[in-house]
Amino acid sequence: MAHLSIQPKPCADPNCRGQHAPAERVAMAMSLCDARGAQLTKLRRKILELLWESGRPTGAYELIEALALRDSRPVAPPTIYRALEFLMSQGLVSKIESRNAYVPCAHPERRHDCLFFICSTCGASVELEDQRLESLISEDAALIGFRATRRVVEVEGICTRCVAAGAA
Amino acid sequence: MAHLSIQPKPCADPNCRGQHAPAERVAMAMSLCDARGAQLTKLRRKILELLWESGRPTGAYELIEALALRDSRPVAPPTIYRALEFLMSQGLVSKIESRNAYVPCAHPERRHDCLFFICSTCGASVELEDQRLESLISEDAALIGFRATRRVVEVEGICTRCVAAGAA
DNA sequence: GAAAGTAACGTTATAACGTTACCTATCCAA
DNA sequence: TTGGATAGGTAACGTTATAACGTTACTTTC
Repeated sequence: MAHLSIQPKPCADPNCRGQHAPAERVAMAMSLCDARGAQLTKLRRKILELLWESGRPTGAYELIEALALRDSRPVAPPTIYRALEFLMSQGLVSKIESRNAYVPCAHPERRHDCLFFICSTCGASVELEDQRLESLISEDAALIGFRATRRVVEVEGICTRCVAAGAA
Repeated sequence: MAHLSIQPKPCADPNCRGQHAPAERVAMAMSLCDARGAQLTKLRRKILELLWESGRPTGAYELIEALALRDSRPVAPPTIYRALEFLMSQGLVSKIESRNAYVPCAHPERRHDCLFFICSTCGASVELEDQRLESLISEDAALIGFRATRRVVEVEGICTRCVAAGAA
């Protein structure tokens, strides 16, 4: 993860046209955790910040490398996985199952399942929320008497930028 | 995978109320591959059969063990992964990303993306096809100019049987 | 019918991802 | 002051997947 950029990015929320720098994201997460009585510690903050800086689904071991570079302090796998587990429990991070990688979530304040689009070419991911999709899945679940607890929806393909760049 | 049962199972296709034994599934796969000029070799057949016998998403290394038991001939990981890749390319098998495991597909003759329901309690999975879901995802993809190539939809939860058994 | 090509499979090693078990530090409440 | 709760450190290990290279068997071509 040597190419981490610290640029603001367009907000993934279609209802929010603003830009948010990673630091701002982390600040929002901080106040959210405060309100919940959850401890967003220094380590957890750093990991969340790295994820926002990365701009694409990032593996646990990549995070280990990135932390080592930033802090010159080695962090072992269990530490990372524990922090990721905490961040996921707070809705601050989601796992991209098809990549064994992790992405920060734009809207941890709402409890919801997301739809992810992952570009095969540049690796970037986009998060979307679609209530209709969740309804449809619930409907299908009901059809077979299934009690759903978690929905994983990941779409692989080519993003606009890469299509435009002729990578198609 | 010691508990492999060789019982016929209800067809996953909602339009097909029949039962199909693993051997029958393999026979159907054979004729399909014949028609396509694809080679469903002995090894590939055995792996497909084991998957149909398993009744739940099965890991690559579980398949290695199962083959060793059946054949007393050790098979190395790359061999299994190559076979799985072939089976997936023919639509005969799908990977369950959230489990790092593989399931046989009921309808390889149609090119489609499936919706999987996986029971956290018993591990069984159910395959469903829902054209509306695919349309909705395509619609969302179009919204962001994304060219989709693969859709992963996996729902975790508790299946009817386990709910009934009070595992809820 | 030898030479070259090809598809499938074998073998060894290793990369990449994740967990178990146990220990240490800190902090706050009883 | 102690003791329970929470977070993080460390070593070892388990699981999943692939790279790199070799072999077999069958086919095509001349």
